[in-house]
Amino acid sequence: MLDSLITYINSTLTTKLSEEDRNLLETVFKPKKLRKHQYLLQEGEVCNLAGFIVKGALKQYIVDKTGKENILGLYIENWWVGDRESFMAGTPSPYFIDAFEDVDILLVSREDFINKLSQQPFINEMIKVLTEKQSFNLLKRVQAAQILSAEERYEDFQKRFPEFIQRFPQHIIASYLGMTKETLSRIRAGSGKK
Amino acid sequence: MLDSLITYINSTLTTKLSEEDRNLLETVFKPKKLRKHQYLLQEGEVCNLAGFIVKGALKQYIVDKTGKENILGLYIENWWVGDRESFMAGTPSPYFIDAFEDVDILLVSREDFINKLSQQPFINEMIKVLTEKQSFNLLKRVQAAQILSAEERYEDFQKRFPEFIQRFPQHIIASYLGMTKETLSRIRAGSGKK
DNA sequence: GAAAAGCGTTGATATACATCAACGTTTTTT
DNA sequence: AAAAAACGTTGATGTATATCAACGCTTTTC
Repeated sequence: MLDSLITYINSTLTTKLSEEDRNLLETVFKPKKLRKHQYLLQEGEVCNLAGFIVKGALKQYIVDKTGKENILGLYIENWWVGDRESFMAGTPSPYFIDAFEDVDILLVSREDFINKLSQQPFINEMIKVLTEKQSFNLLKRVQAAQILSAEERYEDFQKRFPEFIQRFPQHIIASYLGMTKETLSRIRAGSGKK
Repeated sequence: MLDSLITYINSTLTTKLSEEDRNLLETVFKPKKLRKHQYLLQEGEVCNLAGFIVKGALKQYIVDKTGKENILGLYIENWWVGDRESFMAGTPSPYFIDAFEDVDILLVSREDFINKLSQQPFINEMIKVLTEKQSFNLLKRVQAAQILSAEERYEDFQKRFPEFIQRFPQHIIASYLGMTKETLSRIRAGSGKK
Protein backbone atom coordinates (compact mmCIF):
# COMPACT_ATOMS: atom_id res chain seq x y z
CA MET A 1 0.00 0.00 0.00
CA LEU A 2 2.79 2.37 0.83
CA ASP A 3 4.16 2.07 -2.68
CA SER A 4 1.61 4.33 -4.24
CA LEU A 5 2.33 7.01 -1.64
CA ILE A 6 6.05 6.73 -2.30
CA THR A 7 5.53 6.95 -6.03
CA TYR A 8 3.29 9.94 -5.55
CA ILE A 9 5.71 11.81 -3.32
CA ASN A 10 8.62 11.07 -5.62
CA SER A 11 6.66 12.54 -8.49
CA THR A 12 6.48 15.87 -6.66
CA LEU A 13 10.17 15.98 -5.73
CA THR A 14 13.37 16.93 -7.49
CA THR A 15 15.34 14.36 -5.46
CA LYS A 16 13.94 10.90 -4.79
CA LEU A 17 13.08 9.66 -1.32
CA SER A 18 15.88 7.98 0.60
CA GLU A 19 15.64 4.64 2.39
CA GLU A 20 15.24 6.46 5.69
CA ASP A 21 12.51 8.69 4.31
CA ARG A 22 10.59 5.65 3.20
CA ASN A 23 11.02 4.00 6.57
CA LEU A 24 9.77 7.11 8.27
CA LEU A 25 6.70 7.09 6.07
CA GLU A 26 6.10 3.49 6.97
CA THR A 27 6.09 4.19 10.70
CA VAL A 28 3.82 7.18 10.39
CA PHE A 29 1.16 6.24 7.87
CA LYS A 30 -1.37 3.65 9.00
CA PRO A 31 -3.29 1.75 6.33
CA LYS A 32 -7.02 1.69 6.88
CA LYS A 33 -10.11 0.58 5.09
CA LEU A 34 -13.31 2.55 4.90
CA ARG A 35 -16.58 1.00 3.83
CA LYS A 36 -18.85 2.81 1.45
CA HIS A 37 -20.80 5.51 3.35
CA GLN A 38 -18.35 5.49 6.25
CA TYR A 39 -17.36 8.91 7.55
CA LEU A 40 -13.78 10.08 7.63
CA LEU A 41 -14.86 13.38 9.18
CA GLN A 42 -18.09 14.82 10.46
CA GLU A 43 -19.21 18.39 10.85
CA GLY A 44 -18.19 19.81 14.21
CA GLU A 45 -15.26 17.45 14.70
CA VAL A 46 -11.66 18.53 14.56
CA CYS A 47 -9.91 16.88 11.64
CA ASN A 48 -7.15 14.91 13.37
CA LEU A 49 -6.21 12.81 10.39
CA ALA A 50 -4.92 13.47 6.92
CA GLY A 51 -5.21 10.73 4.37
CA PHE A 52 -3.68 9.64 1.12
CA ILE A 53 -6.09 7.64 -0.99
CA VAL A 54 -4.69 4.39 -2.34
CA LYS A 55 -7.95 3.09 -3.72
CA GLY A 56 -11.53 4.26 -3.84
CA ALA A 57 -13.29 7.60 -3.77
CA LEU A 58 -14.54 10.08 -1.18
CA LYS A 59 -16.67 13.17 -1.18
CA GLN A 60 -16.51 16.29 0.95
CA TYR A 61 -19.65 18.30 1.53
CA ILE A 62 -21.42 20.80 3.68
CA VAL A 63 -25.01 20.47 4.76
CA ASP A 64 -27.16 23.58 4.53
CA LYS A 65 -30.18 24.62 6.63
CA THR A 66 -32.55 22.67 4.43
CA GLY A 67 -30.50 19.51 4.94
CA LYS A 68 -29.15 19.41 1.42
CA GLU A 69 -25.64 18.10 0.76
CA ASN A 70 -23.47 20.55 -1.14
CA ILE A 71 -20.48 18.80 -2.59
CA LEU A 72 -17.27 20.80 -2.26
CA GLY A 73 -14.71 18.19 -3.10
CA LEU A 74 -14.37 14.86 -4.85
CA TYR A 75 -11.31 12.70 -4.26
CA ILE A 76 -9.95 9.54 -5.82
CA GLU A 77 -6.71 7.53 -5.93
CA ASN A 78 -3.54 9.50 -5.42
CA TRP A 79 -5.25 12.49 -3.86
CA TRP A 80 -5.01 13.76 -0.34
CA VAL A 81 -8.14 14.15 1.66
CA GLY A 82 -9.01 15.93 4.89
CA ASP A 83 -9.86 19.43 6.05
CA ARG A 84 -6.51 21.17 5.92
CA GLU A 85 -7.64 24.21 7.83
CA SER A 86 -9.08 22.16 10.66
CA PHE A 87 -6.08 19.83 10.66
CA MET A 88 -3.62 22.70 10.84
CA ALA A 89 -5.42 25.01 13.21
CA GLY A 90 -7.20 22.40 15.32
CA THR A 91 -10.53 24.12 14.79
CA PRO A 92 -13.84 22.28 14.29
CA SER A 93 -14.59 21.50 10.69
CA PRO A 94 -17.79 22.54 8.92
CA TYR A 95 -17.47 19.61 6.52
CA PHE A 96 -18.46 16.02 6.21
CA ILE A 97 -16.14 13.67 4.38
CA ASP A 98 -17.28 10.17 3.60
CA ALA A 99 -16.37 7.20 1.48
CA PHE A 100 -18.21 7.07 -1.76
CA GLU A 101 -16.82 3.66 -2.59
CA ASP A 102 -14.89 1.27 -0.38
CA VAL A 103 -11.58 2.95 0.27
CA ASP A 104 -8.00 1.98 1.05
CA ILE A 105 -6.31 4.92 2.66
CA LEU A 106 -3.09 5.78 4.46
CA LEU A 107 -3.69 7.99 7.47
CA VAL A 108 -1.39 10.23 9.51
CA SER A 109 -2.42 11.65 12.84
CA ARG A 110 -1.88 15.30 13.57
CA GLU A 111 0.62 14.42 16.31
CA ASP A 112 2.75 12.32 14.03
CA PHE A 113 2.51 14.86 11.32
CA ILE A 114 3.73 17.65 13.57
CA ASN A 115 6.35 15.67 15.44
CA LYS A 116 7.72 13.42 12.77
CA LEU A 117 6.93 14.83 9.37
CA SER A 118 6.66 18.58 9.49
CA GLN A 119 10.41 19.03 9.83
CA GLN A 120 11.22 16.82 6.86
CA PRO A 121 12.23 18.79 3.80
CA PHE A 122 10.71 16.23 1.45
CA ILE A 123 7.33 16.60 3.07
CA ASN A 124 7.47 20.34 2.91
CA GLU A 125 8.41 20.26 -0.73
CA MET A 126 5.51 17.96 -1.44
CA ILE A 127 3.09 20.11 0.53
CA LYS A 128 4.25 23.17 -1.30
CA VAL A 129 3.56 21.61 -4.69
CA LEU A 130 0.26 20.26 -3.47
CA THR A 131 -1.00 23.47 -1.92
CA GLU A 132 -0.04 25.47 -4.93
CA LYS A 133 -1.88 23.16 -7.27
CA GLN A 134 -4.88 23.25 -4.99
CA SER A 135 -4.84 27.03 -4.93
CA PHE A 136 -4.77 27.24 -8.71
CA ASN A 137 -7.68 24.85 -8.97
CA LEU A 138 -9.71 26.74 -6.43
CA LEU A 139 -9.16 30.01 -8.23
CA LYS A 140 -10.37 28.37 -11.42
CA ARG A 141 -13.48 27.22 -9.63
CA VAL A 142 -14.19 30.69 -8.28
CA GLN A 143 -13.75 31.99 -11.77
CA ALA A 144 -15.98 29.32 -13.26
CA ALA A 145 -18.71 30.03 -10.74
CA GLN A 146 -18.53 33.70 -11.58
CA ILE A 147 -18.35 33.83 -15.34
CA LEU A 148 -19.57 30.54 -16.75
CA SER A 149 -23.10 29.28 -17.30
CA ALA A 150 -24.14 25.89 -15.95
CA GLU A 151 -23.53 24.33 -19.34
CA GLU A 152 -20.10 25.88 -19.72
CA ARG A 153 -19.12 24.76 -16.24
CA TYR A 154 -20.01 21.20 -17.10
CA GLU A 155 -18.07 21.29 -20.35
CA ASP A 156 -15.05 22.71 -18.57
CA PHE A 157 -15.29 20.02 -15.93
CA GLN A 158 -15.55 17.29 -18.53
CA LYS A 159 -12.40 18.55 -20.18
CA ARG A 160 -10.39 18.94 -17.03
CA PHE A 161 -11.53 15.85 -15.11
CA PRO A 162 -12.80 13.27 -17.57
CA GLU A 163 -12.18 10.38 -15.18
CA PHE A 164 -14.55 11.91 -12.64
CA ILE A 165 -17.44 11.80 -15.07
CA GLN A 166 -17.39 8.02 -15.11
CA ARG A 167 -16.52 7.69 -11.50
CA PHE A 168 -19.25 9.70 -9.83
CA PRO A 169 -22.99 9.72 -10.47
CA GLN A 170 -24.49 12.70 -12.15
CA HIS A 171 -26.25 14.21 -9.19
CA ILE A 172 -22.98 14.36 -7.27
CA ILE A 173 -21.20 16.10 -10.11
CA ALA A 174 -24.12 18.48 -10.48
CA SER A 175 -23.83 19.48 -6.85
CA TYR A 176 -20.08 19.88 -7.15
CA LEU A 177 -20.65 22.21 -10.07
CA GLY A 178 -23.24 24.23 -8.18
CA MET A 179 -26.33 23.17 -10.07
CA THR A 180 -29.21 20.75 -9.53
CA LYS A 181 -29.32 17.25 -10.92
CA GLU A 182 -32.27 18.23 -13.10
CA THR A 183 -30.32 21.03 -14.69
CA LEU A 184 -27.37 18.78 -15.42
CA SER A 185 -29.68 16.14 -16.84
CA ARG A 186 -31.18 18.69 -19.22
CA ILE A 187 -27.76 19.97 -20.22
CA ARG A 188 -26.65 16.48 -21.11
CA ALA A 189 -29.83 15.76 -23.01
CA GLY A 190 -29.50 18.98 -24.95
CA SER A 191 -25.81 19.06 -25.73
CA GLY A 192 -25.77 15.50 -26.98
CA LYS A 193 -26.88 17.06 -30.27
CA LYS A 194 -23.52 18.61 -30.98
CA MET B 1 9.26 51.39 2.23
CA LEU B 2 10.97 48.12 3.01
CA ASP B 3 9.93 48.36 6.62
CA SER B 4 6.39 47.29 6.01
CA LEU B 5 7.58 44.24 4.09
CA ILE B 6 9.94 43.31 6.91
CA THR B 7 7.22 43.74 9.49
CA TYR B 8 4.91 41.64 7.38
CA ILE B 9 7.37 38.81 6.88
CA ASN B 10 8.30 38.79 10.55
CA SER B 11 4.64 38.42 11.42
CA THR B 12 4.52 35.14 9.48
CA LEU B 13 7.69 33.69 11.00
CA THR B 14 8.59 31.93 14.20
CA THR B 15 12.12 33.43 14.12
CA LYS B 16 12.70 37.05 13.16
CA LEU B 17 14.61 38.08 10.07
CA SER B 18 18.36 38.48 10.49
CA GLU B 19 20.37 41.47 9.35
CA GLU B 20 21.49 39.52 6.29
CA ASP B 21 17.97 38.53 5.42
CA ARG B 22 16.93 42.14 5.51
CA ASN B 23 19.85 43.14 3.33
CA LEU B 24 18.94 40.46 0.84
CA LEU B 25 15.40 41.77 0.70
CA GLU B 26 16.73 45.24 0.08
CA THR B 27 18.76 44.14 -2.94
CA VAL B 28 15.95 42.15 -4.46
CA PHE B 29 12.80 44.23 -3.98
CA LYS B 30 12.55 47.37 -6.10
CA PRO B 31 10.19 50.10 -4.94
CA LYS B 32 7.86 51.35 -7.63
CA LYS B 33 4.94 53.65 -7.98
CA LEU B 34 1.86 52.92 -10.04
CA ARG B 35 -0.64 55.58 -11.00
CA LYS B 36 -4.32 54.94 -10.75
CA HIS B 37 -5.46 52.87 -13.75
CA GLN B 38 -1.94 51.71 -14.54
CA TYR B 39 -1.56 48.04 -15.36
CA LEU B 40 0.66 45.71 -13.38
CA LEU B 41 -0.28 42.82 -15.64
CA GLN B 42 -2.31 42.41 -18.80
CA GLU B 43 -4.06 39.40 -20.25
CA GLY B 44 -1.75 37.31 -22.39
CA GLU B 45 1.44 38.48 -20.69
CA VAL B 46 3.56 36.28 -18.52
CA CYS B 47 3.60 37.57 -14.97
CA ASN B 48 7.28 38.27 -14.41
CA LEU B 49 6.84 40.28 -11.26
CA ALA B 50 5.44 39.64 -7.84
CA GLY B 51 4.59 42.60 -5.67
CA PHE B 52 4.07 43.48 -2.05
CA ILE B 53 1.72 46.42 -1.62
CA VAL B 54 2.98 49.13 0.68
CA LYS B 55 0.25 51.62 -0.07
CA GLY B 56 -2.78 51.74 -2.32
CA ALA B 57 -5.12 49.22 -3.84
CA LEU B 58 -5.29 47.02 -6.94
CA LYS B 59 -7.85 44.84 -8.61
CA GLN B 60 -7.49 41.63 -10.56
CA TYR B 61 -10.06 40.74 -13.17
CA ILE B 62 -10.84 38.75 -16.24
CA VAL B 63 -12.65 40.15 -19.25
CA ASP B 64 -15.37 37.99 -20.77
CA LYS B 65 -16.60 37.80 -24.37
CA THR B 66 -18.99 40.69 -23.86
CA GLY B 67 -16.15 42.89 -22.61
CA LYS B 68 -17.31 42.93 -19.02
CA GLU B 69 -14.75 43.04 -16.21
CA ASN B 70 -15.17 40.24 -13.70
CA ILE B 71 -13.33 41.04 -10.52
CA LEU B 72 -11.51 38.06 -9.07
CA GLY B 73 -9.29 39.73 -6.53
CA LEU B 74 -9.01 42.93 -4.54
CA TYR B 75 -5.73 43.84 -2.88
CA ILE B 76 -4.63 46.50 -0.43
CA GLU B 77 -1.69 47.32 1.85
CA ASN B 78 0.22 44.33 3.17
CA TRP B 79 -1.03 41.94 0.53
CA TRP B 80 0.85 40.25 -2.22
CA VAL B 81 -0.31 40.71 -5.75
CA GLY B 82 0.43 38.96 -9.03
CA ASP B 83 -0.64 35.84 -10.88
CA ARG B 84 1.10 33.10 -8.93
CA GLU B 85 0.42 30.42 -11.50
CA SER B 86 1.81 32.48 -14.35
CA PHE B 87 4.74 33.65 -12.23
CA MET B 88 5.66 30.13 -11.21
CA ALA B 89 5.03 28.29 -14.46
CA GLY B 90 5.93 31.07 -16.88
CA THR B 91 2.64 30.64 -18.70
CA PRO B 92 0.58 33.55 -20.09
CA SER B 93 -1.90 34.96 -17.63
CA PRO B 94 -5.62 35.29 -18.35
CA TYR B 95 -5.88 38.19 -15.92
CA PHE B 96 -5.57 41.92 -15.84
CA ILE B 97 -4.24 43.54 -12.71
CA ASP B 98 -4.36 47.29 -12.37
CA ALA B 99 -4.00 50.00 -9.79
CA PHE B 100 -7.25 51.14 -8.36
CA GLU B 101 -5.61 53.94 -6.42
CA ASP B 102 -2.07 55.26 -6.70
CA VAL B 103 0.13 52.50 -5.40
CA ASP B 104 3.50 52.09 -3.71
CA ILE B 105 4.71 48.61 -4.30
CA LEU B 106 7.83 46.49 -3.85
CA LEU B 107 8.51 44.28 -6.83
CA VAL B 108 10.65 41.18 -7.32
CA SER B 109 11.45 39.79 -10.72
CA ARG B 110 11.06 36.12 -11.40
CA GLU B 111 14.81 35.76 -11.92
CA ASP B 112 15.67 37.29 -8.58
CA PHE B 113 12.97 35.30 -6.92
CA ILE B 114 14.29 32.03 -8.25
CA ASN B 115 17.97 32.77 -7.89
CA LYS B 116 18.09 34.73 -4.69
CA LEU B 117 14.95 34.08 -2.69
CA SER B 118 13.57 30.66 -3.41
CA GLN B 119 16.33 28.93 -1.44
CA GLN B 120 15.84 31.08 1.64
CA PRO B 121 14.03 29.25 4.43
CA PHE B 122 12.39 32.43 5.66
CA ILE B 123 10.81 33.02 2.26
CA ASN B 124 9.54 29.50 2.03
CA GLU B 125 8.06 29.70 5.47
CA MET B 126 6.32 32.91 4.53
CA ILE B 127 5.04 31.49 1.27
CA LYS B 128 3.73 28.47 3.05
CA VAL B 129 1.70 30.57 5.46
CA LEU B 130 0.52 32.79 2.67
CA THR B 131 -0.51 30.03 0.29
CA GLU B 132 -2.32 28.19 3.00
CA LYS B 133 -4.29 31.27 3.97
CA GLN B 134 -5.09 31.92 0.36
CA SER B 135 -6.30 28.37 -0.12
CA PHE B 136 -8.62 28.61 2.84
CA ASN B 137 -10.05 31.84 1.56
CA LEU B 138 -10.60 30.47 -1.91
CA LEU B 139 -12.39 27.43 -0.54
CA LYS B 140 -14.65 29.75 1.41
CA ARG B 141 -15.40 31.66 -1.75
CA VAL B 142 -16.25 28.50 -3.66
CA GLN B 143 -18.50 27.55 -0.81
CA ALA B 144 -20.12 30.96 -0.69
CA ALA B 145 -20.78 30.93 -4.42
CA GLN B 146 -22.39 27.54 -4.08
CA ILE B 147 -24.59 27.80 -1.05
CA LEU B 148 -25.24 31.46 -0.28
CA SER B 149 -27.69 33.88 -1.86
CA ALA B 150 -26.48 37.22 -3.14
CA GLU B 151 -27.60 38.89 0.07
CA GLU B 152 -25.87 36.33 2.26
CA ARG B 153 -22.66 36.63 0.27
CA TYR B 154 -22.65 40.36 0.83
CA GLU B 155 -23.27 40.01 4.56
CA ASP B 156 -20.50 37.46 4.84
CA PHE B 157 -18.15 39.73 2.94
CA GLN B 158 -19.02 42.68 5.17
CA LYS B 159 -18.18 40.64 8.22
CA ARG B 160 -14.94 39.23 6.93
CA PHE B 161 -13.56 42.26 5.08
CA PRO B 162 -15.11 45.39 6.57
CA GLU B 163 -12.24 47.60 5.42
CA PHE B 164 -12.90 46.67 1.80
CA ILE B 165 -16.42 48.04 1.95
CA GLN B 166 -15.16 51.56 2.49
CA ARG B 167 -12.20 51.15 0.23
CA PHE B 168 -13.82 49.97 -2.99
CA PRO B 169 -16.90 51.30 -4.78
CA GLN B 170 -20.03 49.22 -4.74
CA HIS B 171 -19.98 48.06 -8.33
CA ILE B 172 -16.50 46.60 -7.86
CA ILE B 173 -17.55 44.72 -4.75
CA ALA B 174 -20.66 43.52 -6.53
CA SER B 175 -18.57 42.06 -9.32
CA TYR B 176 -16.18 40.46 -6.85
CA LEU B 177 -19.15 38.82 -5.18
CA GLY B 178 -20.53 37.59 -8.47
CA MET B 179 -23.56 39.84 -8.76
CA THR B 180 -24.49 43.00 -10.65
CA LYS B 181 -24.25 46.47 -9.20
CA GLU B 182 -28.02 46.80 -9.41
CA THR B 183 -28.53 43.71 -7.31
CA LEU B 184 -26.10 44.92 -4.68
CA SER B 185 -27.75 48.31 -4.66
CA ARG B 186 -31.12 46.72 -3.99
CA ILE B 187 -29.70 44.49 -1.29
CA ARG B 188 -28.26 47.49 0.49
CA ALA B 189 -31.49 49.44 0.15
CA GLY B 190 -33.52 46.54 1.47
CA SER B 191 -31.37 45.27 4.27
CA GLY B 192 -30.87 48.74 5.75
CA LYS B 193 -34.19 48.08 7.47
CA LYS B 194 -32.73 45.56 9.88
C1' DG C 1 -36.67 -12.72 -4.55
C1' DA C 2 -39.25 -8.99 -2.66
C1' DA C 3 -38.60 -4.45 -0.93
C1' DA C 4 -36.11 -0.45 -0.70
C1' DA C 5 -32.94 2.77 -2.03
C1' DG C 6 -30.39 5.19 -5.50
C1' DC C 7 -30.30 7.21 -9.89
C1' DG C 8 -31.67 9.76 -14.04
C1' DT C 9 -35.39 11.90 -16.73
C1' DT C 10 -39.16 14.91 -18.03
C1' DG C 11 -42.81 18.42 -17.39
C1' DA C 12 -45.02 22.36 -15.00
C1' DT C 13 -44.24 26.18 -12.26
C1' DA C 14 -41.64 29.55 -9.45
C1' DT C 15 -37.96 32.81 -8.43
C1' DA C 16 -33.57 35.03 -7.78
C1' DC C 17 -31.08 37.63 -10.29
C1' DA C 18 -29.58 39.77 -14.83
C1' DT C 19 -30.41 42.99 -18.30
C1' DC C 20 -31.84 47.28 -20.22
C1' DA C 21 -32.82 51.99 -19.70
C1' DA C 22 -33.14 56.39 -17.70
C1' DC C 23 -31.82 59.71 -14.28
C1' DG C 24 -29.43 62.49 -10.41
C1' DT C 25 -25.24 63.13 -7.83
C1' DT C 26 -20.56 63.24 -7.12
C1' DT C 27 -15.87 63.14 -8.63
C1' DT C 28 -12.34 63.73 -11.96
C1' DT C 29 -10.39 65.79 -15.92
C1' DT C 30 -8.91 69.58 -18.66
C1' DA D 1 -15.59 76.57 -14.55
C1' DA D 2 -17.32 73.53 -17.87
C1' DA D 3 -17.43 68.95 -19.58
C1' DA D 4 -16.93 64.27 -18.96
C1' DA D 5 -16.66 60.25 -16.47
C1' DA D 6 -17.75 57.43 -12.58
C1' DC D 7 -21.02 56.04 -9.41
C1' DG D 8 -25.34 54.63 -7.33
C1' DT D 9 -30.40 54.18 -7.68
C1' DT D 10 -34.90 52.79 -9.32
C1' DG D 11 -38.30 50.66 -12.46
C1' DA D 12 -39.76 47.42 -16.15
C1' DT D 13 -38.85 43.25 -18.27
C1' DG D 14 -36.38 38.88 -19.36
C1' DT D 15 -34.19 34.46 -18.38
C1' DA D 16 -31.37 30.84 -16.47
C1' DT D 17 -31.87 27.86 -13.19
C1' DA D 18 -34.30 26.04 -8.94
C1' DT D 19 -38.12 23.69 -7.13
C1' DC D 20 -41.76 20.38 -7.00
C1' DA D 21 -43.70 16.19 -8.56
C1' DA D 22 -44.19 11.95 -10.83
C1' DC D 23 -42.28 8.04 -13.16
C1' DG D 24 -39.22 4.07 -14.79
C1' DC D 25 -34.96 1.69 -14.42
C1' DT D 26 -31.21 -0.28 -11.97
C1' DT D 27 -28.74 -1.64 -7.97
C1' DT D 28 -28.45 -2.82 -3.27
C1' DT D 29 -30.26 -4.68 0.91
C1' DC D 30 -32.24 -8.11 3.92
